[in-house]
Amino acid sequence: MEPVQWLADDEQQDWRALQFMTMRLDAALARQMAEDSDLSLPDYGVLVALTDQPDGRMRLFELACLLGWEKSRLSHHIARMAARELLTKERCDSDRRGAYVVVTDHGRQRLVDAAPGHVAAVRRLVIDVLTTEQRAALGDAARTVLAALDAGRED
Amino acid sequence: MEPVQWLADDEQQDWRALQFMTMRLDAALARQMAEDSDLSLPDYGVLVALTDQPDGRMRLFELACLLGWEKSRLSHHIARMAARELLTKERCDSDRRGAYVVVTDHGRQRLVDAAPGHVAAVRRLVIDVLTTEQRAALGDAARTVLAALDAGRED
DNA sequence: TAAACTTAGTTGATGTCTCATCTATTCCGC
DNA sequence: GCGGAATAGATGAGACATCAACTAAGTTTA
Repeated sequence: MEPVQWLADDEQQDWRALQFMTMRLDAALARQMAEDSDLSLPDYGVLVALTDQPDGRMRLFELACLLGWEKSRLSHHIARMAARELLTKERCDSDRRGAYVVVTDHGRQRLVDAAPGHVAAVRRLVIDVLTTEQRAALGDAARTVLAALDAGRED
Repeated sequence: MEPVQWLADDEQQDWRALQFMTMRLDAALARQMAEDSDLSLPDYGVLVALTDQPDGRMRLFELACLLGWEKSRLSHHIARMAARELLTKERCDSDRRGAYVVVTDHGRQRLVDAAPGHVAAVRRLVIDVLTTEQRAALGDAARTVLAALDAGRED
């Protein structure tokens, strides 16, 4: 029960700035996506992952791992996207517990429609407002924190 | 209709690293908070804001602005927190449309209980894994992006 | 090969966020 | 001071996320 090491002022400020940036940025990107397309930001992430595959299909657990989502969240989300015909589910023959998610033509088209606006927003709000050094430092810090998160997972 | 400026590889990598870091970090901090206290991360933010006030009270719109939440979200969340007796709502005399949110003793105690574990997690996952320079660069980049977001809002 | 365990995915309940809409009050211009 | 706009907040519906079970298939071990 050692005494708590509270955050120093500058630590606090940097941490709060990071929190606020991500909150505001997420909100701004979600708003852009909602206004300029009929996809949500999570929808977009799913479609990007699927269309990155040569055959436009992935197992659910692969997709969950790639996106960092819980399997339950993915299952619900996939069901909703399937209802909107952005993708379909297919049985997996080699492992009959499993299922594939396959992007439809309609899903591909929605992604093609949405991508330019999204990328432009990421540029406008992040990439283009930072110097190359700032962006690299941001990426470096993010990768360091991610490595710490990964290291902490193995207990 | 100019051609889309897609992200270069290094831009893409830094941006993805930032996205993943915030997602994983949020999840880790939310899990810690849920396991070690009976508060959620949003609850914690509300209680911190209120207890930062000398009289432990704020107008709803001030709180919404400070937290960067929509008024509707705050209204719902406050109602749920009030039901758990973490805070109470009081009528505002000077502006009879308005209401105050006031932290209760019970709410203060829950915050006091939760704070050490949360701060320790922030230290362990972020502050202590970055060098001072990395942290400062992260804060700097975040403030730059925030400034761009603020600038973009006035149209 | 049977029992125990693990993994893939689903489901329903519950809690949370957003959106549109609504009421009440205050502010502003004339 | 009156009518219209803006502001504070509440509310209900629907989308989304999380949690704890649950089913079903595969894997391991004895």
